[in-house]
Amino acid sequence: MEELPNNIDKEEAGKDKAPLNFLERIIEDDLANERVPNNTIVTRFPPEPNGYLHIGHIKSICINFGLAEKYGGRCHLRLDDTNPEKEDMEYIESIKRDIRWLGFDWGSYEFYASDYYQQLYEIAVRLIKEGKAYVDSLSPEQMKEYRGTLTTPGKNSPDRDRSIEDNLRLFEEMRQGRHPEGSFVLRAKIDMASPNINLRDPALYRIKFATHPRTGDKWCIYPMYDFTHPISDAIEGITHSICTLEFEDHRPAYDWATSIDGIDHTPHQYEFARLNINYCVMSKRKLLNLVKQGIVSGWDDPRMPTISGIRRRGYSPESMRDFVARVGVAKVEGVVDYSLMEFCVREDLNKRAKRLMAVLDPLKVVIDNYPEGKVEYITSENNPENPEDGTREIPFSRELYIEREDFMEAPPKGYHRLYPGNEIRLKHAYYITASGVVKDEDGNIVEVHCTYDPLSKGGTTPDGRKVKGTSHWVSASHAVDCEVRLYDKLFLSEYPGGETGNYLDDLNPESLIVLEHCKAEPEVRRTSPGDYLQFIRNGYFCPDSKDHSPEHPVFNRTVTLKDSWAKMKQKMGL
RNA sequence: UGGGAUGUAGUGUAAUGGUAACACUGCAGAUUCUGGUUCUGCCUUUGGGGGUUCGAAUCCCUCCAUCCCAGCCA
Repeated sequence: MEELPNNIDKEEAGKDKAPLNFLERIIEDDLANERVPNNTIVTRFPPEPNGYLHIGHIKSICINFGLAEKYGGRCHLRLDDTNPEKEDMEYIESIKRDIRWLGFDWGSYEFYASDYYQQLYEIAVRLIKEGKAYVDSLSPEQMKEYRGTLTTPGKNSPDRDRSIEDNLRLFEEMRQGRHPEGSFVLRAKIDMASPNINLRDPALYRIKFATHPRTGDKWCIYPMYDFTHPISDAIEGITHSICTLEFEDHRPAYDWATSIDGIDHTPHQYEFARLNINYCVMSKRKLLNLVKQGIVSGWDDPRMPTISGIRRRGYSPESMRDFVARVGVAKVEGVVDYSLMEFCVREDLNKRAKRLMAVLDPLKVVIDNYPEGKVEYITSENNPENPEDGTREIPFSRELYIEREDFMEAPPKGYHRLYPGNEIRLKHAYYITASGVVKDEDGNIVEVHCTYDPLSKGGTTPDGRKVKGTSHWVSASHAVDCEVRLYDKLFLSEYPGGETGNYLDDLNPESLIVLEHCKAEPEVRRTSPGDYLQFIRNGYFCPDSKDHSPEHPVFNRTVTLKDSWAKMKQKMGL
């Protein structure tokens, strides 16, 4: 490496260097001190295929793939499939789809813990031969007793001193399926008195007569995490094995396994704080429960914090990567504000979402001085933030729909939308002034009558007069009926279940409001799933990936726009 | 009462012995053909107590608080 010519360059170099997180520091230090084989860092993302990936996993994915990318190494996808009772092919497929959606590629480095079953088995046999593992016949209940407690040491199992020959024979019989589930277990011989419970002779293998999604019925003994994970890392040449904080206590077990004789690569484990977000539940158990109980429509329900859920909700992968980047990486267990995530989507969608006009709660407007039967086409920008996105034509006519919220007969102070005698602008079209209302027998407003100023075409007037309000609108005869699903937080409480202990007590009954017969401009027929849209003044929306069609458009609200008027109303107690 | 970790604005993350900062939130204002965007400003921070030092978020001692661990789950 060439020396920097002068101090100025050194300063320049340091200037735009973002501060490193603790993992980056470790890696840079390891690289600088030549502690990394081939100078190539190797990380891995090791999900268990027992559920769908959620927002928490995004952090882990970004850390592992991101680090590999940043330091020119590689990241393996390894499905940690050692418990056939809980795992399923459906989950494997969804995991791969979700990682790709985020924009990461593991190339040919796709592995399965089950790829290593044979090697793991041979290592176990070797351990037995070296007197470092034994077959235990203690029942699960007995094992628990013998393990001791957090504050008292455990005691040795009577089987701990079984002869190597007997251990070998029994383990072989376990493998052959000659013993029922629960009858025996292979245990490491470490230290029953260790203050770290994970070191009190952890189980290495258990008997399970379950069909494995990948290995079928080939095995009836399955290796445990503390044995499988470190050895899988070693086999794959992982250099930095990054996991969440709750595995800190397992690091000694990890180090024990990676120092077994004959394992010549030594990966190291580092732990970071998992991502928590308020108003969300993130455990797979709770998410599975929401699905099973039918509280949500499935793992990809747009209210779910799963990757497939937020994808269907209309979040972009870029915004989610930005989100976890902003959250940062550290060892402090905290809770990130939901609002940060919303900020990130809004920021991204503001730049890319196509603007359309859709009236969610239609109120008929009749422009009395506009010729009957006349149709004009109004040119509208597709995205004011990005003129390159071009324009489109929107039909305008005498009868329109505006948002019911945009008209009031007796407006409060500060309301500058349509009310009798007030002039507002119809976005991109004309200025209108309300002249009267038509009500039904119950007193509900069914129609607002207006006059328009023909000179205001395009949204400005020659005299340059200003209006305070601008409403979006849809021509009644051209309007496309659509279904709009307004999604909100699934939970009302910042910490679901924090009060009662049951997170289901805090469900938001209004987390989904379905609106039928919303009125949208004809352009909506040309949208399709994957599009990012903004319904002007209403929020960001996306065509639903399952139910949308040009004939029956269905849109999901991704996130609302920031709404300072709503805040003001709240303050005024309206 | 065992072991492992962590404490910096409301939230998250920087500052690694030299003037505590950035982002989000909140509040106030300006701009605006979206009450959006954009822009400006404001608010509030080193868990407590000792010590070392000219100087401590940073080093030492001590106390406190919070989280994780007793699956044949991962």
